[in-house]
Amino acid sequence: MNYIVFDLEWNQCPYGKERGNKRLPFEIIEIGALKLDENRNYKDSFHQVVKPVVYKKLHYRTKEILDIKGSDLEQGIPFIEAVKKFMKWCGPEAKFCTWGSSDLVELQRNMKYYHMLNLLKGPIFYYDIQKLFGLAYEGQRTARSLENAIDFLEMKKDGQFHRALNDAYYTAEIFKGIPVKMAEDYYSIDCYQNPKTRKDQIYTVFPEYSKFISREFLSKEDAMKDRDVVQTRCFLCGKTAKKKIRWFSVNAKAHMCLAFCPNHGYFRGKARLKKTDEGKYYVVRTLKKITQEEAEHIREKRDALRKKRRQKRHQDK
DNA sequence: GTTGATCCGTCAACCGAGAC
DNA sequence: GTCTCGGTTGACGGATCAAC
Repeated sequence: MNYIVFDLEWNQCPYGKERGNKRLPFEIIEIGALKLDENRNYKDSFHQVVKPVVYKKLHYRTKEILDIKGSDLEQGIPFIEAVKKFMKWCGPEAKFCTWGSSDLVELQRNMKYYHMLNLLKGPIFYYDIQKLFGLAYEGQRTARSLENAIDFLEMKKDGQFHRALNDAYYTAEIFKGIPVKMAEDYYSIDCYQNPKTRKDQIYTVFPEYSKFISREFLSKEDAMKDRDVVQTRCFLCGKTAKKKIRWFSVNAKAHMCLAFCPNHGYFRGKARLKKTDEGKYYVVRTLKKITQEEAEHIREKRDALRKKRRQKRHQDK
């Protein structure tokens, strides 16, 4: 097994999104990666500039941010070749590590555009170093910029940020300082290629919460009626945690519930409704152990929603 | 400038259940 | 049948982060 720490640089339509390609809002122009062995020692590096086809001119913001010129891109190779080369270099047992979640999404979106998603089967289990950095050094899920994290750790800045290989190197250096156990406990799941059938559904248990990723449904209603989606099983003992407050909608994209396990107390259920590119829906449901005070907060939240609506109706009359 | 995530919110409208 | 109420949706908007 090898860790593949990678970073991508991409460009977008220089003339605004109206004139952009809807299937490819961002076009990858550079891939940088480092291969680390299971003890996280450097083994190899990968760098490839990609010759753009869809957006040949750099967007002005991209030009500002990236340390790369249009003439550099002319030296690149086509995306299809670059990705094939990259995947071959990664090898079969690669564990991907990235700063944030967007690189894996854009990689797959670009691969889908070129009908080569078969080279990277999803959902993808990976390590989000940005998330792990927050957990390791700030005790919570924060979203620091890569440079901010390097400054925080007082690490040496050897190269320009926003070049794929440099950013991959910085990400790898941060990764090396994070306990392996923490990375393994808090891995991430990319669902650009979401589960399609019941047997593909994902259920995982993290130290403080459980996560369930459902199959696809035609509508939100169907999704929130499904037994697998609405069930609240205590991830500590496996017993059903009975609902004290049944699922209620917090907004159009999220539902919440309160459940109680006789052995382990209160749990907060959160169901996020996600829409696929094809207009179907799937659910990411988390169940987190909470205190009695937090349980009371959910009750207050629900009651506040009810009260507000009541007041509004009386005002209207 | 664009996208995505995650919060927060408002507002109009619809549906179904229950009370009257 | 009418009304009230709870639950829900969809379409917004704003804010704050991040990514390029």
